Amino acid sequence: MTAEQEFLNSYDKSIYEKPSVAVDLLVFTIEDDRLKIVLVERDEHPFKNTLSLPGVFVGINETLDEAAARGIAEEAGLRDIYFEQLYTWGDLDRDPRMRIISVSYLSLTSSEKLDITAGSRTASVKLIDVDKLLRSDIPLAFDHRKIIEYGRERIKNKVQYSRIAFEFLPEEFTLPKLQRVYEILLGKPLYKANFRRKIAPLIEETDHMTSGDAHRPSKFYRQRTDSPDIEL
Amino acid sequence: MTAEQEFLNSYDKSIYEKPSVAVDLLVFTIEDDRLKIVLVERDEHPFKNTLSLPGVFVGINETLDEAAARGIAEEAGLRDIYFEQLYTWGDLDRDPRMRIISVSYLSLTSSEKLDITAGSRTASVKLIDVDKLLRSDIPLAFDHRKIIEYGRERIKNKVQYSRIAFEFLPEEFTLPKLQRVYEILLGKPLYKANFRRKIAPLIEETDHMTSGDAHRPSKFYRQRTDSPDIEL
DNA sequence: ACAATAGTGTCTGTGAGACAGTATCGA
DNA sequence: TCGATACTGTCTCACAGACACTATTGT
Repeated sequence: MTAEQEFLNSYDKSIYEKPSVAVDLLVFTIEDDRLKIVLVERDEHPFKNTLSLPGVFVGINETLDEAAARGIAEEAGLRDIYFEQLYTWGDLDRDPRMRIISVSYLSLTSSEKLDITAGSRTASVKLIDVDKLLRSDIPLAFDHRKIIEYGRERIKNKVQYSRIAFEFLPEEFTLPKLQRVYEILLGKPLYKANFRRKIAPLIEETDHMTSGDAHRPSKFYRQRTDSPDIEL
Repeated sequence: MTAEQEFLNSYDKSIYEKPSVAVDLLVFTIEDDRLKIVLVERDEHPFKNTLSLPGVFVGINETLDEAAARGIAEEAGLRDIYFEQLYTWGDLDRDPRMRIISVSYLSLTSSEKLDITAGSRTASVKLIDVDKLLRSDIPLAFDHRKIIEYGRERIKNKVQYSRIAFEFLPEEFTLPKLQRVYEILLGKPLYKANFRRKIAPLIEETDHMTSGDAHRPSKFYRQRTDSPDIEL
């Protein structure tokens, strides 16, 4: 078999029997001191009335990142939020209807930006407490439980050497708020003094503070844009 | 539009315009104290006579991991070696012929196992010094330079918190050999005493040593299978 | 004896962890 | 003054980095 023939052969095979490609979206936020994820309740079979990750098929003239951004906009009404590719799932029986390869994306946003009612499928979109969901045995569509577990782990790991925690907060925030975010993502309490030491090089003061609370006010900070070297 | 119609619509669209899905393989090994990668010289257009990553299309009845394992076996003649998914590349113009989404896999092996002449495409398969390649401006096919850079970074990171370094050695090895592997992967020298301290909990002695060298012999070790907790 | 590499002992500084203490608001 | 939360000072211990030293082979 010549190389040319070999190529045409494999090319043809791929034309006639291609899997479908979709992106599944893990949109995380923090609300009421809990890490939550955007899920939709399916209104069709298979897995009718079961919770599932929002997802879209990847268009033939659309990159994966573009498909992810589109999906986030359509399902959660969000633009310009942080996202990164998570993992690609390719088991044969993921979807009983047909072969679908799913590229999952991890996306993080502050609860201020997230407006669930802004998406197109308002009614079926829910914000679910992730850690509670994963401890429970509530059924999830397809292999989405495994995917969510994987995403949850990625967050827990990445918090420790990157700045993803900041994505859960608005531009300006107090240190107690930031510490709460870290504690929620890591799932354990942190010491105030130590936390502030480690985080100090990553942030800078603003000129205003909280007010109105029945206790000492708290300075607002923002992320430093310069010299982003040291990490938590 | 009803939910049913909406599903059929997106389903049909995905049927008629699906991208192809391939896996690209980054098979790394260490030879002559250098980190090397398996590349093939393309014998067809596009990028004829240019170095590229070995890859295969994903069969419709094949998982991604299976496709990766098959590709590694076909191109490098290897079975049962370490591999993990790296990243999925989905730009529109990756391949000028058609839309191909590529799931890249990182694979590591000892040079003893790697026998380039065992693959099916013997003639065109080459072992290339990665760091030298990336410093050079030797052209690579498609977006493979970017993919190799990404893989190289993954190795550099993962060496520090996992045991992937061991994959480059046979089951039994001396500590000087292991230290060389770490130094090559990290791209910097390490202190003997410190290295041994850190690595100690991960390994166990065997009952034999090197011999025949004109210097003090060196104990053989193997990886500990129990209590794999502490990392480098 | 010497070259060459394997392997060990130990000092020092940095930084995480732990905890106690002080500061500043509203009521 | 008190409750509540923000913020700071400092001790300790583990450990990474650095370097000097000893050990064991073949020639």
